[in-house]
Amino acid sequence: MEIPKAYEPKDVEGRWYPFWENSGFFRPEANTNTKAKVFSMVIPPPNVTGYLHMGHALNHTLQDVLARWRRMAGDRVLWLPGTDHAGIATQMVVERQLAKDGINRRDMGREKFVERVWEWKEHSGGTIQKQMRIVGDSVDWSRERFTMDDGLSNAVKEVFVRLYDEGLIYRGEYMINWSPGLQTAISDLEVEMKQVKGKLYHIAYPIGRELSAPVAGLAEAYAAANEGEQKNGLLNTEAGAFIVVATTRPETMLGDTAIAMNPEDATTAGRYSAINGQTAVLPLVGRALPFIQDEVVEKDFGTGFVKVTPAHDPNDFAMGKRHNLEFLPVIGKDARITDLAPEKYRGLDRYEARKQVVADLEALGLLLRVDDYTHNVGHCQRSGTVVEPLLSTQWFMRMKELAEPAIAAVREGKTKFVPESTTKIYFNWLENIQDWCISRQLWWGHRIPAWYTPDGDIVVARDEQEARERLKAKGIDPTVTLTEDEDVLDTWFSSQLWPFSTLGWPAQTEDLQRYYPTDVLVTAFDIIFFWVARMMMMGLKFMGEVPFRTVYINALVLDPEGQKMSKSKGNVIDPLEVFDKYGTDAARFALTAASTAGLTLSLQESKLETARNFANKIWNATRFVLLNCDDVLEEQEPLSWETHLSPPELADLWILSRLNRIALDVHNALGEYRFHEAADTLYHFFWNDFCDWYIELSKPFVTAKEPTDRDRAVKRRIIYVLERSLRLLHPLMPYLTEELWQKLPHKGETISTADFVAHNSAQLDGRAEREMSLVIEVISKLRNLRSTFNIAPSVQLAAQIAPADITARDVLTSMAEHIKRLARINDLQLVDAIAAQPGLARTVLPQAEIAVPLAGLIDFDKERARLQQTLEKLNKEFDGIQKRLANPDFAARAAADVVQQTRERATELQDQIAKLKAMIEAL
RNA sequence: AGGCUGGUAGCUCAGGGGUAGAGCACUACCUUGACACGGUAGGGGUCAGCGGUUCAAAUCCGCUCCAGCCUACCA
Repeated sequence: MEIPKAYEPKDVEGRWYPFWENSGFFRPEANTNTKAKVFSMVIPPPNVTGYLHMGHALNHTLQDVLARWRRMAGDRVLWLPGTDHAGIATQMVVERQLAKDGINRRDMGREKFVERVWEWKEHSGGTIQKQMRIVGDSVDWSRERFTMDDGLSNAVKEVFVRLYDEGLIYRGEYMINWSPGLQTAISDLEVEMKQVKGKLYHIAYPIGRELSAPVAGLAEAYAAANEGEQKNGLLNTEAGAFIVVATTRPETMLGDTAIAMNPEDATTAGRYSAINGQTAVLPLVGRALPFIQDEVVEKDFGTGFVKVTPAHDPNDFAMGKRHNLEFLPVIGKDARITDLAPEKYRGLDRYEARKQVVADLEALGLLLRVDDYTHNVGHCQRSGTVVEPLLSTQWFMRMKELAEPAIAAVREGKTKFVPESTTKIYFNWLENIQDWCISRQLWWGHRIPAWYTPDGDIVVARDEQEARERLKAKGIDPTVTLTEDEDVLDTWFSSQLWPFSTLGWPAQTEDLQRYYPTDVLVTAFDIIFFWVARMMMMGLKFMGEVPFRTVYINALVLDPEGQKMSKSKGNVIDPLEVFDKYGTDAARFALTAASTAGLTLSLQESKLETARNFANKIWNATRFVLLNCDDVLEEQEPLSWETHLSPPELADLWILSRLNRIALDVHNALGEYRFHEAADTLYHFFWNDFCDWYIELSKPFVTAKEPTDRDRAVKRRIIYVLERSLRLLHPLMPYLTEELWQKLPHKGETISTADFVAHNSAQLDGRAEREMSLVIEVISKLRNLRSTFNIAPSVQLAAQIAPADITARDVLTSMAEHIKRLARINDLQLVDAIAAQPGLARTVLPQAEIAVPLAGLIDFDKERARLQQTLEKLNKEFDGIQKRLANPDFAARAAADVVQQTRERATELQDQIAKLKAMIEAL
């Protein structure tokens, strides 16, 4: 058989996915076993017009590993794919496109614009889907969903109406985060707090009177009143009394409607009792400001006086509500000063206004101090502009009531987070949850199903017809002109329904009954709030059951330097380039092997190289078999372990035992989401056990020119183990394993639905494993001696081995030919004891003593040093063990088996030490 | 400001009460008919520091110091 010398992923990867997909192997219906357990997952839907980034590559790989593993283990697997309409992101892209042609979406009109976005989606979408096929995602494409599909849109309306009817969705005027860049409200989660170097302005407000002229000397008075530790915001000067406030946003003073202080400062004994009953007058505006008392004011911060701008600060908004203050929006949605401010400032951008206000205050002598001040400022995650807290009428979702069951479900273990530490992130957010602003001033998304009558009545309904029916029921004329709400819903509103809306809800479909709840959700920790928690709430609310049993949080992929990847840093790694360079299977293997319990993973070339080399190793091990086993390969029947040709020997029993042991280990590791362990186990089994030892031991048989029955038996067994190894590797490395498996005797059309090797405990053989490790140790020791004395591999040596007991003797006798070949010994003698003679290089193992005559080749100093080094090592361990055994408490309190083991080890060490000493003396 | 996670070989990380592990890098030897993306042998660690629990601590518990992340309305 012709087969290339090195694995070339490009020659292999292209052909398998179409075969899998066209054959329908990834549909749950492919499993015809009516008793099969169901295993289901929904994919975290990527942006429909997006492309795969490294996080996706990891996320998809892990899901695919699980899906393929469960499928091979016999489950009826549904892994449902789909995409998200990504309201803001998608709309922005299309708007930017239009802007190139000088078109504004408002000129175009809503209908035309939305049409245009759909067009663009049809045209540019699909990248993700193509990339998923490259990665090898074994999803059921026949069930692919999109959040703007009719079905999912219906689910959105249904949920909205039901929640509204229950009072869990409401409309009202509240403080929201306004993105001047996007011209829409955004939720708290879409605001990114960034440290900004700003200024803290100290401003004097006169008490009880309006200023008629600039005042002089206030700054000095203020400085004098605040020397050292003392803090005083109340200034009594020749020019009259002033209070001083500190602010980072002086322009908002135009909307001040009160001054707040801590209640303690206002008591008779308090430092500011003097201002009780008075009012301050707002400079530049002239408005009288009452003094209010509120606990949120910190006495120790600034001067203890806080200017209150209820329409432009969340804190002040709350105070405004508590104290019935006036709400004066002086900054508009365009981030410019409104007509509610003095004429001079109207129309100025908020930052221009800041400059102007500061200048004017300075001119009046009221700007007392400006400090450098670093503080956190909310930025719009998408547009980057500074968020403006605004008073605005929006739709909100009441969250507390929904959050409680979601908290309880996790507390009760109905859903489990892996790693467990991420549970805290979930609890922490839900326990402090705020109402969610769900309306967006966008056009691309699910339109809010609400209508308004000319009289201002609101009616929420699934469609206009139902709206009219509802009006009628309320006794309102159903024939009035209805105006539909202009806004759309936050994209996450539809995403939160994903686990059941994709299965057909609100219809009670078969899929819904069969696949909900899903088994596991694999996702990244940055969307635990955005998405996971919300799906939990909605699943419990509308399905009465958690949406997934397990949430596996995959790591954040860092660059090789351990830095977060970001466009601004320019350290983003394109997964497709990586997959292309190293091969898909290698990249998948590297990602899986790097998925340890931690929350981050740094992607280094060395890991990818290791994985690529591993793929090549698998390729070549199979190549070896294919090149040498023609006679067995002709049998197109799957091979059984049993053969009458020749009974299994030690190495056979050993590799079979190892195979079963690691099958169990891999199975358990995947069952507990220990991906790294699964990858590691497979790697070492295949490379070390199978290639380094089993293949090497088998070579004389496999390559025999005129094969005997025994040779044929060995070939059958090697193929048997190889074929099963490929199956175990398949979930991690689908393309390579399919390619090779197809060339070996096998059953079925594809490895992707072949049985994952279930371990057979009858084939575990502790004795064979112990005996093989003796053989391995003996060969390694002999090689070690050779290497120590720089003896070329081509030189054949003689060796004497004195086994410690009859078992060891039997093992070594039966394996003598193997030992001779692999250690390059031409004369091997098994003796009762090594006879002292000059020129012997010697070494000792727990179960055997070894000697190689090297007359003339030994450097005695070197040999003595070598033995001495070993002796010291053993002595050190022996001392430690002795000390432990000498402690009466040890025997009394330690576990019996530990004591037993320690005693045995002590005896063993004592024996080896004695032998080593004898060897040194004999030199 | 609170919280979380981590500090183990040169690098990236496993492990986790009872002989310190892997991959890469490093050293020496090997063009042995599966593979130089390879083989063989080897060097390298007071498991951040201090204290405690324990017969026994890298592992459990405190504290300290570093690093990273998340949350937060101090104007």
